[in-house]
Amino acid sequence: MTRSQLTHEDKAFLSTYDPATYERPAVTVDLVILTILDDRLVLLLVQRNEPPYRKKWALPGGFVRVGNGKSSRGEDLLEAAQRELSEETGLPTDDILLAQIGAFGAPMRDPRMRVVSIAYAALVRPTLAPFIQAGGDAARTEWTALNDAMKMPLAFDHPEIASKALQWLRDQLVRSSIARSLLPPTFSIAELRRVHEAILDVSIDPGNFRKRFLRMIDDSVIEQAPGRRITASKPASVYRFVDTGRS
Amino acid sequence: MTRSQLTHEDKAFLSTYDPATYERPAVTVDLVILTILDDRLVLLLVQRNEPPYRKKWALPGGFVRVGNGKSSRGEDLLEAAQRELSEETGLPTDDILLAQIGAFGAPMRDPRMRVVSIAYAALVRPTLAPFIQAGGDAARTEWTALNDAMKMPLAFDHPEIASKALQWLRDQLVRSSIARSLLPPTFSIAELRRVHEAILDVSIDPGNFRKRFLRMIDDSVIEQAPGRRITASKPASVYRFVDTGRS
DNA sequence: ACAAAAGTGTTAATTTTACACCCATGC
DNA sequence: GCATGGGTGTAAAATTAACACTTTTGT
Repeated sequence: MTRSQLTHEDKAFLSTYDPATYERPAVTVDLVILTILDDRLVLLLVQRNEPPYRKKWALPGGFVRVGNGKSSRGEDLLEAAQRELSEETGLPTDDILLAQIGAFGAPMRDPRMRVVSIAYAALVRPTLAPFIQAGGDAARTEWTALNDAMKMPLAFDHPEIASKALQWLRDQLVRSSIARSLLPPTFSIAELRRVHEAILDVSIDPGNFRKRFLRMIDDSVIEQAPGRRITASKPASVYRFVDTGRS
Repeated sequence: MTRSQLTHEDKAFLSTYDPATYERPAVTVDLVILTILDDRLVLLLVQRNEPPYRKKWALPGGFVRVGNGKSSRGEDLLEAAQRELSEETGLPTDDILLAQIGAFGAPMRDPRMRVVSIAYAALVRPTLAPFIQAGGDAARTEWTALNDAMKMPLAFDHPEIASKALQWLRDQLVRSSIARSLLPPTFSIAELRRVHEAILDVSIDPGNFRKRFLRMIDDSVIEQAPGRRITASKPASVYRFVDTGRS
């Protein structure tokens, strides 16, 4: 909805409009940054330096910049998530999938004040994960297996957010080629299978998975790529997702 | 996260903490209130009385109550959605499914000020729909076919929100028994089929749908109910969703 | 030679899809 | 009677699932 679509009446109204000073919540973005390490689905936790929940592990996140609300309006929610992602990890955000997974606004979720947080999942290729460096005000950052993280006493309502992210990821896995964002540009059948196994936390018959995979090739979702992947035994062919124009 | 889980350090910190006066966005909830009328999926639109977008059709919605942010913290996001739902429709909210479908916070989505809106879908049984009465500050309210609505010049970014709601509903339909919320307590096979047809906007073979339906009976998702449904021709048996304890 | 992981094949069970047809009711 | 929509059956095709087997490599 751009300003140019407003009517004359709207513009006249706005020139005299003074936004009422309602009480407003703070708005933040929280990130569930995920990748696959050692065939396990892991997320990035930061250890808090400041109260509340000092020394507790938490999801990275921060305030959405809003400008002064009139002449400058600040950033979109996705932009805020991208900024936080790059602040916390030092990684370029253009190769990392960010998807909104929900809004969390329980009145007492932050003891300091009323905060509504928009949660995003970030899927990082494992090849990028080693380059992550602690940033911002975090004392330490650490990759933690999602299974373990959900049993930890994370700060705020972050266990709930992490759980929602896992739900979201599992849903996406069946319905789309989301695994693409958790793999190098080319990958073997077994590598894709292990991503599925890590996300769904099940083991999958290699033979049967292969058949599903070959069907994806029939459907032109995936195509063979040049080269082979060296493994502990027989080398495997590598494949890539067919580029559909969209980033 | 309740207050009792805070450490002593946290409590000491909080007693001296003065929430910084960051600029904050207004936070609202917007509702995509859906039901099935004449075998069509329809949503409730209200005609705006005030600028901006005066006379334009819009989704019902309103501000989340936040209290003063300290001693009183106001309502949860879902509570805000429930309150708006009952204000706008006059219906009791306890029989209406409300699910969060996303947060929308583009900087210029509201020309008056920076607003972040949490969108909820509300599924209303068609038996309740006739009792809806215009409430609040809306000039008129009207059920509109979702197909048509998405071609209308709705106010703000409401087309985007409506589209997200449809996506959400279609996803849920395959994965859960969400159709329950759009049907009377008991229903015929054909009635459930027509709900599916309306939501997916396809026609479904009655014989094949029946077989899927019977499988749901095998799985104890659905059971036969007493009575029959009078139709234009042969009367149909009626069924109900098995009560699984959860509302 | 052997272990390990890639890759292939077989079979039964289940599910999907298209379509033909019978049955009970209101008009 | 006959149109309408409920209800039933059949058969091909596609998918899933369990599992045995062969091939190619590194050590």
